Amino acid sequence: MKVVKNKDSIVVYNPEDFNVVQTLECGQIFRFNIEGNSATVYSKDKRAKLYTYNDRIEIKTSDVDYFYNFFDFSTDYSKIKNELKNDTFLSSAVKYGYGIRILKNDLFEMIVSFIISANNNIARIKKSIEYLCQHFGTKMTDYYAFPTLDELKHATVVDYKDAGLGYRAEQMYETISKLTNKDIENLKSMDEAEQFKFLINLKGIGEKVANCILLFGIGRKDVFPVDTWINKVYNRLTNTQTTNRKLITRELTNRYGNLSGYAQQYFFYYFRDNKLS
DNA sequence: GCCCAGGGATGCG
DNA sequence: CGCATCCATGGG
Repeated sequence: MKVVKNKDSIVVYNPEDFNVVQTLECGQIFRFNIEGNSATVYSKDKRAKLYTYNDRIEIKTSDVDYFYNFFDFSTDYSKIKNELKNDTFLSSAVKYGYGIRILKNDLFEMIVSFIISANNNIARIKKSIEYLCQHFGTKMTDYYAFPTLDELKHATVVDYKDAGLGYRAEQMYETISKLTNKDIENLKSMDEAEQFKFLINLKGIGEKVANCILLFGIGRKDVFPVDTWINKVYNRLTNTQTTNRKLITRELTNRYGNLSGYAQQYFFYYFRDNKLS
């Protein structure tokens, strides 16, 4: 695989470690659109359009540096996959999701998005987030940016209910009220244990959501978010029937260590896409 | 009409 | 800690 940066595009030749559909549909991002061989991705106030051809993927954007980092092109995924393929649980999931990359998305966007994600389905999560963008985000040329913290502070509990947040509306309101821009800034440089503590003390954020924020918003790969699908994965692979997520989180994190975040994404995509249970 | 969704908060022991 | 119950709402 070879990645070339141009003035207003990134071109990925022989993309054996990058597949657009897999990367967008493995549940780490909610603002995207897929139309045939093209796709549009939004992050923060930025946008990129991706075109998949036989021998290459072209990423058109006015912010090449942002999306080069966003798609994490400086990381060699063939190494990671080779390690994880040796794991008996993971080998087929890694082959299936060979082109998944873990995106480096915006921290604040991930906090808001994954509070909405709790006990929710992806179609509805996408709708709610799109509503917040259209009503509170800055209008760009022909799309809306994700609202900033200061912009979201204008939203009321009723606004969040109108966005379809349901019982998460009060939680979101309280968390947005309490958060400051300094908090978001400081979070990135905090001690790892303190990052988790800070997040979990916010309303609407428990262990799973906190780990998603750490993984997708800060790039921590040593965390293993356990949702209903990973619960199914665990029970199938260990031939158990537990619902104890703390136990599952502990055991899977121990098993995969610093590759936990990657392993989790391969599992999630493989099981969910094939509706396995 | 039912079950489920990238779970969290709260209360109980 | 571990477990039970409740929580809005739309998708399939």
